[in-house]
Amino acid sequence: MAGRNPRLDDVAAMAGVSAATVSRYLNSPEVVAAATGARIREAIEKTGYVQNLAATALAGSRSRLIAALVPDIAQSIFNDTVEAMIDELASDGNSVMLALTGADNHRLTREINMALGRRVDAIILTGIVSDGEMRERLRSAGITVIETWGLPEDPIDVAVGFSHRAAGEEMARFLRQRGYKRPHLVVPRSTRSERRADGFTTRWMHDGGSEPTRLEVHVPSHFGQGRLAYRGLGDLPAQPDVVVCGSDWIAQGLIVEAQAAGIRVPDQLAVTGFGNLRLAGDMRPTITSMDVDGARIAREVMRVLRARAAGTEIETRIDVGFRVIARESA
Amino acid sequence: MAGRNPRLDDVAAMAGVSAATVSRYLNSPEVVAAATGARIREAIEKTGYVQNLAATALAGSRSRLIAALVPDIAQSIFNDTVEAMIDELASDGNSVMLALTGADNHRLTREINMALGRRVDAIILTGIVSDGEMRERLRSAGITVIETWGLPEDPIDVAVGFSHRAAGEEMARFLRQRGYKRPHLVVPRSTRSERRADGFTTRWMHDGGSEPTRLEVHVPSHFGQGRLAYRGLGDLPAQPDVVVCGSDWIAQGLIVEAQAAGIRVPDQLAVTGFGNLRLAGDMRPTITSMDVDGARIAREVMRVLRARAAGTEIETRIDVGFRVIARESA
DNA sequence: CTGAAAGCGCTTACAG
DNA sequence: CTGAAAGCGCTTACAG
Repeated sequence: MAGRNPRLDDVAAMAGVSAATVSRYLNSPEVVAAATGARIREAIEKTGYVQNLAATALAGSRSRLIAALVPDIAQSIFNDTVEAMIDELASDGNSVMLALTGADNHRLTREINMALGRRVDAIILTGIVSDGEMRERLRSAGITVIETWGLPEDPIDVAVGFSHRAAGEEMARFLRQRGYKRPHLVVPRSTRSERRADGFTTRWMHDGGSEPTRLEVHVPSHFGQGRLAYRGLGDLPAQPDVVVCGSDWIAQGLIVEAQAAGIRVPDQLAVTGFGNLRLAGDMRPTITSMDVDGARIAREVMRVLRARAAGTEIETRIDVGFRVIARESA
Repeated sequence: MAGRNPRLDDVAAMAGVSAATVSRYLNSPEVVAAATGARIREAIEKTGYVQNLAATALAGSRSRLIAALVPDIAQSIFNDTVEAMIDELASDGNSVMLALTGADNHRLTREINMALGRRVDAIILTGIVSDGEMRERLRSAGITVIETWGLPEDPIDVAVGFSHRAAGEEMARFLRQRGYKRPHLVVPRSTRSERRADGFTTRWMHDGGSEPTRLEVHVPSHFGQGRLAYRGLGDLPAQPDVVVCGSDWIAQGLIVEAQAAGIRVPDQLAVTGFGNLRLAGDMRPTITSMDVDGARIAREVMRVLRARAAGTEIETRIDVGFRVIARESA
């Protein structure tokens, strides 16, 4: 252990074979003779050899490094998806470089450049790349680029997600059917939340409702905003009968504040969330939310990655859908 | 753009210098002549050159890759710290490999090996490495290893954190001073939570209190457990006057359930959390919690890393402390 | 099934 | 301030 790390050569010397054979054993054990393999295995054991993956990446065509770019992780609706993705990727022998791009994605360019420099096999995005030049650069970089959570018409490479507009429309349909009349929207300032809100509004008005009122809040959204949003209700011209929140955290905070004010949910005021986080089912009352299957997204991402590694064809737009989870709060 | 990525050689050729000079310009611009630097800059621009960091890592002594190993990120008390750390590291030109070790750290060994294979400059741990052999391996790996959140007597290399036992003792002191008589502890099954609970119990009994009752819950802890914990109160021989929760999420859930049962917090039942998450200050009532300065931990981690890069000395145990944040709930 | 050799794209003494 | 050359530790045709 003193001094330098053992190298492939050291293992080869001890096993009495060439470095090439050890390399083959490491990458496709089935191609080396069983007896040779056994000797190599023993030598690896004895030397405490750990493959230098930087060298492997440089010499080979794959780095087995995947970059995941997310706005934040302190309190992000993507966390479940990211966790599931990291788990899947790791079990497949990959390492994940996690980069934070900031709530408004202002560090996106820098982090994409960094990922490109590391020669990652793939970049997984949760934020939206709106810059046309950057989209082109990613396209011509020759690596897999997966946009998740959204489902753009013309993906950079592959997209795994759902239509946020359709999700908004679905929520409008659901609430109308339940008989609500005056929805109020609490909308985080992110492209996707806004798209859901627009979908909601379009559908709601199309079905004969009047335009829902709307409160915009900063991202990332959190519990405290729900409390503030509740208090903002007093300023509205007419009281809403249901508040459609951009996230479950906002919904939870709003319910807590309403209850503190002696308002019963959903009798006097109904509330819906988004994301179907664990707390939505645990809250009192339980929160009606919209479920996005993060584990499914993670699996589809893996499917794409494996297809690319194998050189097989894969769809470029994978819709994982969404569904309303009706609970007590609305 | 068609074909391969531009290399150092391409830039060198266009600028009319050698690859060595371009490399120098990239790593220490001040050492090349201003005019030469300008030509190189231009060539980089024109070729769209992006340094291959895998090659840089292999040839040089630093990879500028840092591994951060955390149990999970779906709902982790470490998230704020990890986010602050990633931000700090990225702004210093590093990339962060995030690895998930699982709630009970069962993937710790695998992920450490992976990090070692990537030849990371440093490994940042949040979980506890209890395996003696692994601790030895990390010690002799010749890289920086930073254990965070805890403060072991004999760190593998450097530790940045605080004494969980002392934190438990401090909470006992605080509650006794407030006049509470019968604390009940809700303890996640993690070494550190248990240490805090032990510290609490020791101190409480030392000050003349009788042994607090205790409920153990799974990790990672979450909102729903607080609700269950509240319901478990009915089974206790005597009703507690304060519930000491292992996390703010548990505290929040417990408060919601208590209120749903018509119990007023803190008048009829006081509650404390741990972690001082944002929601602690936003909840109704606001939650008395224990603050751990995640941003401070992140800064200290950076200080260690920079000291190591510069080859200067650094302490091996850095205590960032903790403090009780007294709010409405207790 | 295995080996010799070239190459991946950088960095870094060593000279000048 | 700059260049020629060796080396970082692997992989992968090419031969046999």
